[in-house]
Amino acid sequence: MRKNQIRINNERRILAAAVKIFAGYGYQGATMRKIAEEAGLPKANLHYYFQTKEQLYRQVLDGIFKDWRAAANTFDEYKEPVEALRGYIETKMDLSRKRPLESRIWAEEILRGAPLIQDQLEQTLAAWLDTRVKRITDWINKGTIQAMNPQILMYMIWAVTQHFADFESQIRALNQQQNLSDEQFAEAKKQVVQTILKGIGALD
Amino acid sequence: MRKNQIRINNERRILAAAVKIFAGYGYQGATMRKIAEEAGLPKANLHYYFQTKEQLYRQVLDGIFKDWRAAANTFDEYKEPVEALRGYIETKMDLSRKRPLESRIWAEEILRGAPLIQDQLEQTLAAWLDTRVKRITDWINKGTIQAMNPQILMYMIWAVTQHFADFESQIRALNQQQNLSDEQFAEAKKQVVQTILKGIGALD
DNA sequence: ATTAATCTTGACCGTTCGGTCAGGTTTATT
DNA sequence: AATAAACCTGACCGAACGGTCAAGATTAAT
Repeated sequence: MRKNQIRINNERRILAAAVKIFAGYGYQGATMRKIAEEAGLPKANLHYYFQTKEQLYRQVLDGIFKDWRAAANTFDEYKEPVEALRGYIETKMDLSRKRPLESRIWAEEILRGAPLIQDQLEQTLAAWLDTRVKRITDWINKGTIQAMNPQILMYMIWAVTQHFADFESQIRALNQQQNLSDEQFAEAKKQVVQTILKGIGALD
Repeated sequence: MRKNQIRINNERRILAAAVKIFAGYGYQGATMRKIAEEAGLPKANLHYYFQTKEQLYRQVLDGIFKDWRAAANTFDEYKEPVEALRGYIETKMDLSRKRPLESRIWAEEILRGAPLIQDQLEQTLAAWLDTRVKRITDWINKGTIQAMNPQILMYMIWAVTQHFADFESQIRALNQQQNLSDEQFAEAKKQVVQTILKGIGALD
């Protein structure tokens, strides 16, 4: 084994367990005991790798934010609104499908007033949003899409795409107690793209 | 004072405090001590009116569900899709604006897997959704709006309208650390209605 | 082979949690 | 005025929390 292979392995195990427990119980409801049990390690061992519960939680949030930024780049891969927005919406939908736990942790953090990620929101996210607002404004000025507030468009996209992760238990309750199948999810993705693109006058 | 005026007053005070604290800290993060302090009553007094924390929480959720059902009726006040959907979306937006705390409590409950409200979701909400799906299907069959999955349309409406309450702290961070003004919120409401109605082919 | 560094863990600690209760006070009933 | 019912509350309880620590086990470096 390489030098810090043990550390690398254990930190990964603990972080994976932490994601599950934080998503399932919230920050306050999650306990170091539950995370330790999920990871299959004694509780004291968690504190060896992560000094405090808050520090562990921060690292979980950092990982989520990193994923979010990767997905956000999709927005810039295409020049025209239809392709750019379709790509971005689809990527966000896929992220909700593949990583619902992370989405729920993020949502709970914001629900509670974003006590630990306010800086990231005000700095990184705000800057990212600003440049995309400018791109959308360009589209509007060129007449490719209709006049609107680009910021509100982004809120709508975030709201809808993340809803499929954050409100999964409600959707399940309304779908004969079954999670959306791959086919149902694909249909939802298509309809979300279609409705938003058409709604801003980029289609038809 | 009438017979149980004291009880009525105190229960109302405690419930109002509970809404604030549950919304601000989540179910687990909220403590009976904080709620008592917010209500200006000794903690033991809370347990006189509500035996347990869970029972108090359940009553809060019941109140929220009652509000939700009242708003839901708007859907049936008009016959045609444009008016019915506009009315419903606007009512939901107004509810998010006027009662964001309640929306956040509801969201957190669903985020955690809806442990206490699954019955309401599977019974009342599912039944409500079913009949509205039928109405939307009628509109589709008449050609008033384009073909789509009505259920997904409802998810989109819920997602967007509730986003303005649930993600208020994120929106604030992206709006120069200011909550949306009345003017900004009115603009958002208008754009949400416009985008969705146009997106399903009910406008233009 | 020896030493140093890293990792592991059961037992323990102070604090805070939801909840209880006995005994006193206030309000309603007669 | 007397009795009953409802309301109030400081002090307390066992349980669970995040976190600590000393002592031992394992791994890496020499």
